[in-house]
Amino acid sequence: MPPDLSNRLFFRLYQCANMMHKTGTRALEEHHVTTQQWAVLGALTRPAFEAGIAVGDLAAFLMVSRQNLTGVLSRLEAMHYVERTVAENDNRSRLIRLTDKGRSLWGENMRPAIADYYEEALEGFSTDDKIHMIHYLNKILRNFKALDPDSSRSSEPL
Amino acid sequence: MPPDLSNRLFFRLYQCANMMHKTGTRALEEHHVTTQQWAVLGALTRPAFEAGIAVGDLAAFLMVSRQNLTGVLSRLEAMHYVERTVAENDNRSRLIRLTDKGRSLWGENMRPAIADYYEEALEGFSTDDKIHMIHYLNKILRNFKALDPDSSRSSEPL
DNA sequence: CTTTTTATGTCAATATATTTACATTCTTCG
DNA sequence: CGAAGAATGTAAATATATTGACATAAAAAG
Repeated sequence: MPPDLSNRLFFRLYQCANMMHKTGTRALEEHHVTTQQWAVLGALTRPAFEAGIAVGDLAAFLMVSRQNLTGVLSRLEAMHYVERTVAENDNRSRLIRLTDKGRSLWGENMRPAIADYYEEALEGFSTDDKIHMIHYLNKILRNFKALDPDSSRSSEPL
Repeated sequence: MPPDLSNRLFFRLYQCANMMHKTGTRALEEHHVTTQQWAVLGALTRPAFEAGIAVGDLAAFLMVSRQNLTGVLSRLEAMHYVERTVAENDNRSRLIRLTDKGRSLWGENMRPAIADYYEEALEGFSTDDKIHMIHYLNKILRNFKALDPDSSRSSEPL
């Protein structure tokens, strides 16, 4: 019997997660942005979220807890990259939106640095390799969501 | 042009990392063990490390910082799952080793829970799927190590 | 043999991440 | 309408994770 493939797969995923945060944060070091802030800012540049997105929806999109986002958003707000506005139709809900400064940081500074980073981190990956890897990540992600009581009701397809 | 594949791949990897920690920690909830402690204990059960492994070597193996391990090891030591002994030939070095209690926790409680978790998280994955996914994770991991100044000199093959 | 450099582990500061608890506000039901 | 219930965001406690700084000890240099 070969060494346990499932165990090997998960250990590699664990190592990849560690290295992604380490190398990713270092790639954006000069802009003082972490991978989590990167994920948030990247989400906010999506056309669908340009008008603002609620904290809960953003948390579901990124697959982190609402409570976690509070801290990240506070730091981004303190750096004036993001602003919180009260939703018109719901006084509980805060709509998170990029500021002009945030949009500029993304377009002028982060986007090129991220492109360079992808270039290096995915060196040797053909288009087919990327598609296959995304396929497997989607596959395991669906299983994770089925395992997670918080996500299992959310009906958005992958 | 399709939506940027590299960006999509990294976003999925980011989501997978979040979900792996969330669902993994929940799977071992009743044993009060997190995914990081799981990784450490799992490493220490390897035959090669049974006699004890230095903090720096363990950090390199798990691909986390030495400084980070200090905290995890302290908590595991406080729970008596792990012990630190001074290396015979080097008074700076601490050899980390599983205690009997730690070995028992792993074999009696964690191993079965982990097997169940793998079963669910990898549902629908054939042996070939796992092998392919491991291949891609290894591939990206090599690129990450090339990007990381700390790991680049370490000569251990994947 | 002393001085310098390197290796090893830990501490401190900062940023995630989780769960639990809670204040507000909206919704629903009587 | 008024009370129970659910939804929304945040605060607090705990556990990772990082880098920078440091004490100690080994190794290398002179």
